[in-house]
Amino acid sequence: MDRVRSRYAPSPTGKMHVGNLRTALYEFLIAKHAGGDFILRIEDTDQGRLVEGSVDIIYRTLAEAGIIHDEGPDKDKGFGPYVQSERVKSGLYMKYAKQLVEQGDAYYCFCTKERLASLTTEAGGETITHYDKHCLSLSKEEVEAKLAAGEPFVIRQNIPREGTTTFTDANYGEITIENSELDDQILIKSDGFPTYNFANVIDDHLMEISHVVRGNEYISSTPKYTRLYQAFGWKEPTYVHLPLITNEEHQKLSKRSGHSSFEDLLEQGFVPEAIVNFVALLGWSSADNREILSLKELIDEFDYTKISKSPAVFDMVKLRWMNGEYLKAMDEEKYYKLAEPYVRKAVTKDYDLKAIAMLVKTRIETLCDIPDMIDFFEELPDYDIEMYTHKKMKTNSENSLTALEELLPRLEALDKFDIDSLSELTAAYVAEKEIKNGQALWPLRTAVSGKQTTPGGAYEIMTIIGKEESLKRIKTGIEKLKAV
RNA sequence: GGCUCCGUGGUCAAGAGGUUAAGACAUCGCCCUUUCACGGCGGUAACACGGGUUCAAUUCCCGUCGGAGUCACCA
Repeated sequence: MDRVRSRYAPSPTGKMHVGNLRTALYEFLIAKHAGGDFILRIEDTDQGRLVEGSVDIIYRTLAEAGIIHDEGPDKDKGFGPYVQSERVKSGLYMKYAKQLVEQGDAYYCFCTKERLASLTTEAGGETITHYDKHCLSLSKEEVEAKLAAGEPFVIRQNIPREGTTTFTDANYGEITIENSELDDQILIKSDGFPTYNFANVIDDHLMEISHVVRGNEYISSTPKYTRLYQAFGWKEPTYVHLPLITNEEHQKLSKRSGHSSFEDLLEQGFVPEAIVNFVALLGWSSADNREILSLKELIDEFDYTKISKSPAVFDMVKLRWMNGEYLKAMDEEKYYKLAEPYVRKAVTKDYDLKAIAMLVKTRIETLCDIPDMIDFFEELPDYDIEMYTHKKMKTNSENSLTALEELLPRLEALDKFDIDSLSELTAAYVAEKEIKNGQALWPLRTAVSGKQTTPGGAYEIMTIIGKEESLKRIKTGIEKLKAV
């Protein structure tokens, strides 16, 4: 059996889309599961669409996601260069294209944009161009003459009008398409660069790629690949087409979806591990149905023959849940490192920020949830005294006022302001007055937080804001309650 | 529109010719609890439709319908 070699071949045209991230992940998992190689190849054949900095984004995203390549532009293992614009320089693609021309599997085309434009038809609101093989009839001499005259040209694949082409996909099985559906696609563009489709075939062969994983949207162009492989007499790789990832409206994820790229997701407070885990489960599930899986576990369990065929909706709600699971399970140090900047967004005072962060650890789903949850530490909000009334706690304005007033001097007298002391103090008070815990604690928490709900209870909040601030807030509460 | 693919709860997703059709998210309820969360327990909720094949079809075949993708000197 040949060595498993998979490749991720992105175009550096911007941020890394989650669909591409999943493709890269699956490529990586297939290779690593089989102990093979995962290759990164940059497909920058469309010079017009290049976006500055995209290659860095690709490197960074892959690194953050833990999808480590064995070979790539920065790690040449003898199959380089791994950047197509660099490969173009050697004339490699042109050489293969000419071979096809020699064989009659491709031909020069000198048609102008204008002529091409006259070939379009309308269908379902789309403009469709189907080339009419006009230049195929050019004689060898005519071609030579035009070439010699320096006329701009492209090289097109010559696909017969008759017959069918069949390829096999590991996921979808055998797929047959009428050749008449296939356009004589351009192999070499007028700028001398190969098209993605052509460069792909050449490079996958040269780099000995065994598994080609890509989105479902490539299925219709795959027969063109097959014909190319057949023309060259090369063995086709195993194709693994993936079901589409869609938005809630069941349409292909677009840039506008808000969750289209890995970077967007990080900005929204998601952690890489959760994103990777979630994306892995879009179109695949483990044999034992576990859902929280580390990258290592994914490598062990991934089986590409069990990939789903139907599209998957990118469910933000479930991603949020999963992210929360990762946050909860994360060790304190790592968590705090991530959470600290978000805590600082809401709290500038000299409080124990780590304690605050730990308070929200089990309560947040994304890091962005943090600031809103802890803003009351910074400043006591102007709250309504209605909040002192709580049916279940059996509290109201009157008994809350009493509790606060009676608790205040006791708290003032307390020198150690920690959770144990506070809890002891309250327990003693509650026992003495024969009231419910809540009748002391609800007013207290309300007074020190000014919020209906808070992460942590009265003790935690009080120890964090300290004695002085606690007493101040309690006094404010008393005043508020007296004011009516 | 042609072609291709897809069709199990709202979402992800097991399953498979005979099952009480898993599980997770979401949702609802209960418990725990100083609030909220966490956690625990339980509930509601699905095989698109119509024909076949078969003793038996959600599962296999065909058709219908629905959805999506694709039809570039973009990938």
